[in-house]
Amino acid sequence: MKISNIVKNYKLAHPHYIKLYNNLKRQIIHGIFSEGALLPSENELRISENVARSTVRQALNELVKDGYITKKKGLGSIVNSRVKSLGLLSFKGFSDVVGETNRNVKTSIITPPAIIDWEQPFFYQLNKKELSAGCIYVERIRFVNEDQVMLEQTYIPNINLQQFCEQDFINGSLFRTLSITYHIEINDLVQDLRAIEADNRVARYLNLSAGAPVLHIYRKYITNREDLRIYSSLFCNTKKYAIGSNYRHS
Amino acid sequence: MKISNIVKNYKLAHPHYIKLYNNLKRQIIHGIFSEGALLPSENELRISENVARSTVRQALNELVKDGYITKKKGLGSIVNSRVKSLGLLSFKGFSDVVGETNRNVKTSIITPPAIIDWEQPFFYQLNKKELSAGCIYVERIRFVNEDQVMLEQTYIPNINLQQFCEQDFINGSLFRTLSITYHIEINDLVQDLRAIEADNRVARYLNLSAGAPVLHIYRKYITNREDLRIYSSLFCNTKKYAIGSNYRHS
DNA sequence: GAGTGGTCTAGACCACCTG
DNA sequence: AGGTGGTCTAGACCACTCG
Repeated sequence: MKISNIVKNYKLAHPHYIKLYNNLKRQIIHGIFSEGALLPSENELRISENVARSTVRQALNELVKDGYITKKKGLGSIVNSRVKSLGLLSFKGFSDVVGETNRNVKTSIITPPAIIDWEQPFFYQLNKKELSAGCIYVERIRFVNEDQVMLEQTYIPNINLQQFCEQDFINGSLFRTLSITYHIEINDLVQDLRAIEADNRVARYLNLSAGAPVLHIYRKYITNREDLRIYSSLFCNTKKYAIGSNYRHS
Repeated sequence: MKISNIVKNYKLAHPHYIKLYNNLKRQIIHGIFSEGALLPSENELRISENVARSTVRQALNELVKDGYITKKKGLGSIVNSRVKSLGLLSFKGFSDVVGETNRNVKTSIITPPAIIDWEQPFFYQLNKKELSAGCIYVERIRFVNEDQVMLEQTYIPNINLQQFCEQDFINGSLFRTLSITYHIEINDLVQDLRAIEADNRVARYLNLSAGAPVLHIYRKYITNREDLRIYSSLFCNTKKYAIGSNYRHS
């Protein structure tokens, strides 16, 4: 029990509920509280953290807001299976993009992660730190039921990502690897959508004829690391599978 | 002052904070608290509603969550200019769709609201009530800086929408009219995106050549009326203006 | 300095779920 | 019946904004 909690001394860098929120979030991300499990009850946390119950509730409500847990009256706080999509063309798992999940989804890597120079000009404005750090580039194709549906080019500034190019992705997922190995979480997404004609290369990879309409998306992912943004350029074959997106409001 | 508040009697249909939330929301929507204005302070609401301050705060935090107000420490609760986009290709105001707001945006109605039979098959599954009610159909073109950027076809089941076809839209906005006149709010959105080739009609309205790539979007809007869904089919000319979308997390 | 929202305490009763 | 989260009270000190 900390004296700082007895004395009314909560003018610290972060309020207590934020600390508790971060503690619980970290334990969820690292699997210490596993999917579907119950968090300690509000009463237990109140005692172990030596705070009022409303402070515990504030922390838990932040976790609900961020999609880490679901609260059930009379039961407890349940750890969600994954952080929910932020609502748009899910960027946590590709399988969500095509809507239903019972489809056979595969990914094949065309260009394994490697450090390259940034393309100039780049499709979003880069800052000096990003430019000088260099760029990790990956190019992948996504399949649904043996059909090529998406060509994905990802650009990551090489900032504090030791051994990124030397390892395999966890479960084949880039974003899962970033989350677990580097504690990088996606907080926000900016994107621009266009309908364009496929050039020869894109057409070949997506099994289309050159000039066929293709949905093109530029993306900028904002992460919990102040200086780290991740960029993607996506080409989607929407002939057979539309790009679905549904937002769940509150 | 109600006796029911003195006695601990909060097992009513809706908890007090929800009632207060709804009251304030209604007053914001109807312009009784206008854009940029300050709501009564938490302390004033505590007294006028005869509740604890934490109950007031709960109501206000819901309004923040829904984008109706912004709280500023030391200042107060400020009414937002509009309900924020739910994150994707804003469906509250078209001007958000093209990103910046300082562009010259216009709308022209091709087919004024009129009752028609539903197209069969329709692009989303309709239920019996929708089918038997008939359909209000509107077709509009959106301009940005004199360029045609979007052809929008909207389908609304004719359920409790008296005189809808006889009136003009408030500020030219369909959704604003639905909100103010009929108290219909959009809660959720499902959509499917495709890149297609423009047919002759679409090409003509969007000032493109036939066969040019066009971004096509089917939309289903979920509203606060249990039985009312609104449907749209959008054709976007993305030659000059990409469809922007940014999600603001938490 | 007066007022605002942010954080927090130490209680209470309620509706709900599970054994 | 006992425990859970949901709602609520009546206080308190804090950091911030404004006149």
